[in-house]
Amino acid sequence: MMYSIVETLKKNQLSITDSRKKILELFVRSKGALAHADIEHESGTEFDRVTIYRTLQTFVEKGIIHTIPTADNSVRYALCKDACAGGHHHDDHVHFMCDDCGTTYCLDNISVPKLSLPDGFTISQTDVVVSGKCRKCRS
Amino acid sequence: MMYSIVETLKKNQLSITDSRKKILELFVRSKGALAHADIEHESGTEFDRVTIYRTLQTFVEKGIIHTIPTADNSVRYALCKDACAGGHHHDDHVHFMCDDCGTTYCLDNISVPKLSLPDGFTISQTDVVVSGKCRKCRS
DNA sequence: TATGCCAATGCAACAATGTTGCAAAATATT
DNA sequence: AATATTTTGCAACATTGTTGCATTGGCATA
Ligand SMILES: [Mn+2]
Ligand SMILES: [Mn+2]
Ligand SMILES: [Zn+2]
Ligand SMILES: [Zn+2]
Repeated sequence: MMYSIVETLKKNQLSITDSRKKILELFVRSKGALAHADIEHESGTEFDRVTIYRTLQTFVEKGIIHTIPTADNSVRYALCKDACAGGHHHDDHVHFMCDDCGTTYCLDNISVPKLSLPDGFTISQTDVVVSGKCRKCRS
Repeated sequence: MMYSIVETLKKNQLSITDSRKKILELFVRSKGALAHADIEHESGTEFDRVTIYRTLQTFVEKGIIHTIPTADNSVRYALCKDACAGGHHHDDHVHFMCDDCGTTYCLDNISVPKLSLPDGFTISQTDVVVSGKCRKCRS
């Protein structure tokens, strides 16, 4: 199970730049999801805020990371699986956000349930976000 | 099926003010969920932005309205059912947001499915938000 | 109905988050 | 190495949300 930063960038026809390498590396090393602010902190003053915004946007478009809806309406990002290449996302798993520590997990093994909706509604995407206490924070 | 604005405010021990009456009335009349900006538009320059924020916050605390997580991380609010009084929310229904018109619906009849999570995770809340096309927007 | 207390509002100031245009710098292509 | 293309940093701006404080208005009580 290894992840090659440069390979991923090349595979997605992105030029290899410092910011892209460093930011993608952060995601690979990180356990949970990252918010824009996390990245800004971790990388110090190395990159401009705008660059981080644009890099995240590019990664989402390419299917390298996906956004995670959260109960508190903050924006978080996490690595996609291989299946998401080419701008098409297939992250049909449940997300969990800890009420205590705020860590956001991709529960890759828990897939989102199929729902039947009232007549006239067509489904393009289903997001399930669970809140509660994570392993570390239950006391 | 009628909804008394003043009754609701009294029941929740809130003093009857213009902003509270008008904003609650907007929710009662509205089909879908409302964002802060919607309310700001609808009510013109009648109320200060800050008043709207504080009113929404109060309504959420009292269990008069609930927030809706959306895939695009914008904050929306919708009326609660009676069961939510006293600050305890029981809005265990699925939410739907139309990709075209942006209207956000409470699907009160579709309840969120029970999930089993990995060991160590405890669930306090489950949010399901579905995107797609609504009745009006399917072509 | 008038008095007075307390809660709610408006205003100003600020913080956080996100977007855009453009020149300079870095990367890719030849 | 020279050139063409992309990406970056900066500045300026827009939007969203928060806080403190003086003023206003609602409500209870007399
Ligand atoms: Mn995920
Ligand atoms: Mn709802
Ligand atoms: Zn935790
Ligand atoms: Zn629609």
